[in-house]
Amino acid sequence: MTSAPKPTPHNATTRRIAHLDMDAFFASVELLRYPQLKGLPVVIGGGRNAQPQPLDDLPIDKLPLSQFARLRHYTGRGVITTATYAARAFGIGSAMGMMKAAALCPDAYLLPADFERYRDYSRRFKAIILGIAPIMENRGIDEVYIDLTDVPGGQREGGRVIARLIQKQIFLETGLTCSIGVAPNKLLAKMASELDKPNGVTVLFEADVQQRIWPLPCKTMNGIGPKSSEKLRNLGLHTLGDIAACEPHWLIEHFGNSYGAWLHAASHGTDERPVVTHSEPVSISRETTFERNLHAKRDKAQLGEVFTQLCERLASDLRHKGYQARTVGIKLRDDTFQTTTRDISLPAPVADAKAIRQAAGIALKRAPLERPLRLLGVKLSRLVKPGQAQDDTASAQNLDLFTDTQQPI
DNA sequence: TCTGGGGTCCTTTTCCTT
DNA sequence: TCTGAAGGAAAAGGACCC
Repeated sequence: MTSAPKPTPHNATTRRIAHLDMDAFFASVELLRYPQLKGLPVVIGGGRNAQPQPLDDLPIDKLPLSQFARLRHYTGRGVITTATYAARAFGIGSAMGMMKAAALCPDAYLLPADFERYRDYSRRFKAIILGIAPIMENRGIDEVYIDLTDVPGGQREGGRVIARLIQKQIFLETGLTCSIGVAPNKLLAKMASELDKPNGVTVLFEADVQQRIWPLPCKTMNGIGPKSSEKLRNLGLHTLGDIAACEPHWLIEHFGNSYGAWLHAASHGTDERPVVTHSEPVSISRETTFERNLHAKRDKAQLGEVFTQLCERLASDLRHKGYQARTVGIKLRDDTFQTTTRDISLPAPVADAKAIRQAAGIALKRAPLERPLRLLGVKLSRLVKPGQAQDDTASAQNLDLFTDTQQPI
């Protein structure tokens, strides 16, 4: 049953949403630790062989540059996680293959990703924000949305005053810089935060859409990726203004009901999504790309070991987060980069490594295993909290399903 | 020199039941 | 018993994001 929306106190004020994006987050955290790399091209990625070599009696921030791995010496598979601005000047960017990056700048310094450290800094900067503005939505490790609408002073200069305050506090307490966009909604705030980087604050109003947003290329909008961008280009649409000029029904005709309507609304700067302060996870997964491609038959033992490890890590993840899973799935990627997934829904939720492994084994049996594999993953979905597991009385006997000794791996 | 890992959401296809 | 339609749920794939 629906009723007319009640007038909210907000009607008196203007909705002001901020998007905060930490500047080159991982790289900046590493530069705090290794200031001697400041201003130099540094990429983050790779694994153990990217570790700086410590010297006795020398504090880590005083290590000579010769002790750091160089990109040209990197071997193995992998992509760049992130790069400093100095490295980006060489054309290196996130998700670029290591070998390609090495060709662009062989002398770039290479550091392994240290997610524990980044998570720690993430917690710290988010705590600072919450101290100033309590309605915050997590968008990954280095991004948040903040609802400034009802924060005292949140309307001053369209939100610029609070944004500067947040920036200043984060810098004082962590030494890190961030860029903030403030706008009437999340979509525009996100775009605004990209307009002035690093360490910028950009304030947008609805009236700015035509002048500031429409000239931008389609792909600058969050939600328009490489595929849609290409399709738009083929239709002769290059800027967000080009999309905005299209009739909604024409967009729906070409992009479907949901996406077509979204393109129309988004290009006009419309976005009603609220800032969400809490959400439950939908799925948990673990996957790994092998150093070399493995064959289901020839490398059965090795694959089986990895498979089991993935399931054990998932069981541990589940335990830490306090969930059980009703669906278990596997993911394979072969040497042609073709990805296959297989899911199995279970009569009762599982949580321990053995049950996950057994269910995943059943899913795996249904997947093609002729080609060499480069990736193996296991995914848990339809998560439930142990207490709220639905009324499945078949829970005990269902495990008989899994007493299958002929698993392919 | 091929292309990580962990997610969300949406669409299409397949399967099952009535 | 067979067949087809319809609808829902599950499975599979794809696009996108950080």
